[in-house]
Amino acid sequence: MKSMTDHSNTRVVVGMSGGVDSSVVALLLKQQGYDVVGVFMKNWDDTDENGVCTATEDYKDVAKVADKIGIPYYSINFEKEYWDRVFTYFLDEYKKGRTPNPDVICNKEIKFKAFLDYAMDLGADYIATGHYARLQHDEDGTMHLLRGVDSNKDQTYFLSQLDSKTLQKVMFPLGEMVKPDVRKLALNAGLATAKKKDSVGICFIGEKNFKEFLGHYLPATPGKMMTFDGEVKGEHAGLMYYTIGQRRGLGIGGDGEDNEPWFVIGKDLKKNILYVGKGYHNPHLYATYLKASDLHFVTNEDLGNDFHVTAKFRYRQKDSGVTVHFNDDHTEVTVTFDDPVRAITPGQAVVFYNGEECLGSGMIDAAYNDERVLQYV
RNA sequence: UGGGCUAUAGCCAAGUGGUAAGGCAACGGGUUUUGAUCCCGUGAUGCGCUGGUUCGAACCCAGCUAGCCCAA
Repeated sequence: MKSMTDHSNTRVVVGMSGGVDSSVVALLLKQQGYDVVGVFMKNWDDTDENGVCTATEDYKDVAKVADKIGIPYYSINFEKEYWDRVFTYFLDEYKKGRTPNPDVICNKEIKFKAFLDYAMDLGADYIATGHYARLQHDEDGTMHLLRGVDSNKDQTYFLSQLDSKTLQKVMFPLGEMVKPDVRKLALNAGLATAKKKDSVGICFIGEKNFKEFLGHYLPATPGKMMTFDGEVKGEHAGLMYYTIGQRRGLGIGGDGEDNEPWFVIGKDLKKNILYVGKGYHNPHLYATYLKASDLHFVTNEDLGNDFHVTAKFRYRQKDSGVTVHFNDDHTEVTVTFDDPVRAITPGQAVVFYNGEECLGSGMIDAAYNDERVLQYV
């Protein structure tokens, strides 16, 4: 199904990770007649003692796919940029006891900034990535970000801090597609990455042990693990290793009452205490509103000072109805929930949606249950 | 040094003569561009120790050990 339009003068630089999704993006654009260039981004050096580096392996896959499709390909190193703009943020957040979301920042600072600039220097008209998200433009060129059709893979959560101006130079060819179909296309085209397992997790940590990894960069201070009633339940390895609502890794067993599992319900940075509570539905995990800053919206549309939309507080969580209220200078929002929400975690993004459209997001600073601050005592 | 009670996997805990439930933790896997949540799977040839009764005992009996409680 070739397009009738002649795209041969439109150059698209595809960010190729060495996975199936971006491979298929390159394939589709090439089939549509675009002037396609594949570029592999190296953001982290994870070369191990044996000289093995996943980035090198991934680049080999990019090469195979590019050769198969018949497009030129390059590699660009953004280790410095990634370290300065993403990794330092990542560590700073952990130092503050928060749970950062490096992928949101990586998209904002690297993939859709450093990489975009680089692509433009290569004479690109657009860049394209394998994200599951859709774009729609108004008459005046304003770009709207829409959820991917495959609701199971929708990645607008991670793209929520991009703006319309940036998105004008972006293409998401997989936005209308469903993952299984992407696999089929790759298979039919004989792409080397067709059966490659989806990559998950924070890219730079790879297969290493998370605690060990973080311990290399930040000092861990063990301390007490206790309930809000003051009962000591055990020791924690360092507050940074835990996130709100977390269950595994606490090592607390049955208590002879109901044997409900234990969850992290709060942290006290000053006293270095990790608060734990029993039961998935522990009331201390439920918040009625939150405050967020570092706000970014895709368009300049005036939403008013108060508006009702839906929101996600973690990736792949189902939407919740919320009312957003801006403070006076619009640097902070108070987000009130229609119904209490479990495990709101500072450092994560609160992403706003109006139906299919992703409006933007902010970074969660604190959660509250009525007037009581949760989690940070 | 009198009396009573308890002793089952890391933690709780069913089971009272017929061949070891369950939960929590831990571990493994699945889902997932946040190592979180969620879902699935895995545990004792053995029930404090030593003998005894019995076709057969974690369950009955005796002794021992440990802990708890009440008396002194």
